[in-house]
Amino acid sequence: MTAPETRSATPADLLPKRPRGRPRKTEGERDDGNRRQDLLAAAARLFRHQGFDATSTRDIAAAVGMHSGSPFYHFKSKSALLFAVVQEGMHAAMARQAQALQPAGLTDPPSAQMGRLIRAHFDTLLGPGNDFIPVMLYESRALTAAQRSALAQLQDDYEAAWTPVLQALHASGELQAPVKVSRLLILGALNWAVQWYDRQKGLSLDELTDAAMALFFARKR
Amino acid sequence: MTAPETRSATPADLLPKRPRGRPRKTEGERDDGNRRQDLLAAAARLFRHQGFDATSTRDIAAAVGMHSGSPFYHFKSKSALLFAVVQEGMHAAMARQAQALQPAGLTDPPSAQMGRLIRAHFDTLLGPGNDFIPVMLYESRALTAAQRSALAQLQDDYEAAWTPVLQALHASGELQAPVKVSRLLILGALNWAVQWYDRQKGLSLDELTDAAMALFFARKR
DNA sequence: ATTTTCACCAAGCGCGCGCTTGTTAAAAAT
DNA sequence: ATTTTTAACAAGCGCGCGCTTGGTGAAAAT
Repeated sequence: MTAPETRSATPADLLPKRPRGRPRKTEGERDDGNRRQDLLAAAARLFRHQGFDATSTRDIAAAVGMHSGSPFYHFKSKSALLFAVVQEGMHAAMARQAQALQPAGLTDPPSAQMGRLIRAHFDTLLGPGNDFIPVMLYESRALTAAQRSALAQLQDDYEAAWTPVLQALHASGELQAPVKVSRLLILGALNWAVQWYDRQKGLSLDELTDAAMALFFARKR
Repeated sequence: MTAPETRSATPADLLPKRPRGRPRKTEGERDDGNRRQDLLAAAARLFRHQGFDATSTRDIAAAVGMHSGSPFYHFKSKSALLFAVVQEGMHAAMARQAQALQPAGLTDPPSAQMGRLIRAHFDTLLGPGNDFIPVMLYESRALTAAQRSALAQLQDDYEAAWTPVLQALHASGELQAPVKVSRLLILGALNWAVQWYDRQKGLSLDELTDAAMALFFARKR
């Protein structure tokens, strides 16, 4: 009668019963951090849909088939887990952005660059399984001060890439509002899409990008 | 040795010592709900700056000089208090919107109507002491399902007022993107300003309104 | 063959939370 | 003058939370 956890009704002995000890090294491949990645993905999904405070570390452990204390072997605190989630999200976002701004495309018109920048942003925000950035946008308050300022640095880098493209559009007359406040308003419009966009129905990400371009930028004359 | 609350270090007996019993009726004036309003304002401020989950009912009670159980005389639960906050916010927002769309102004050009609509929205979002709507935008997840659908009704009413004005702007060529998605993107851009706008420095709300108008709508030709 | 390391389980501690219950003093109603 | 109502205090219950500590079996290293 192994009473699991503290409560009596939790069938912890009915868990998948993963093998203990070191993970299998399949053919010399480094299997490192496999469960850690599982924890990150599960935490991101739960943080996004229930919020950071409303998600217990027990929820996260259960989602990957662990017992309640085990996540603390991989992350020293719940807030460190949150930080790892948002950091992972920002790194992926900046990789996707760099791809959109590949040197090959830097010679074509600013409006085309902006289109790719917006499209990449929507991928990062609304793409399938991308819970990391929505978590960053709405749950960063739970980070410590040090974590928050480290995150702010990454965000500044990400947003800085928009400025030269907006300046070019302003110079050509396609953008009529001041560059600085335009960047804030445009990124707000895009980020807010997390609240209402539904991949299943309605617009595709390409159509959404076209609509945003038409809203913000005048056709060249 | 009156030990206050459960803990021993809280100087609850050092509280302002408000008089008990019925509140004073000053000169036949109805003083009704005075403390209730205090609770609402304190809750809105705390919910906004710390989040709903991170704010305890003890925090709220202390902010108005009450003991920890007393707020439950005015609100039957913490979530009922949150709902009262967002409801109050929406009622104020719709009153401000109605003022912006007064019949007197319905004959002037759509772009002027839109300017007033945006300006009113910024007042509601960013005006001094307006914590109610930011709380609604970022803490509604903590509401019950019934409360959330009641809120959704109010939000639909508020957003519906934007559609005819956007249709007029689309017809005149000043708005180049589809009306429906434009409304979503525009409101997103405005709502996001809660995240970055600082009343002390930078733009005034009038300047911000002008920038938004220039970003979204082409000059008529 | 032995030792070390890894990745987890098993159990539970202490704390702060939302909320309840009984009481009380002042004002209002009678 | 008495009764009723209001708006709070005083105390604390039970629960779920983040996190800790000690143990354990399997794989890896020696």
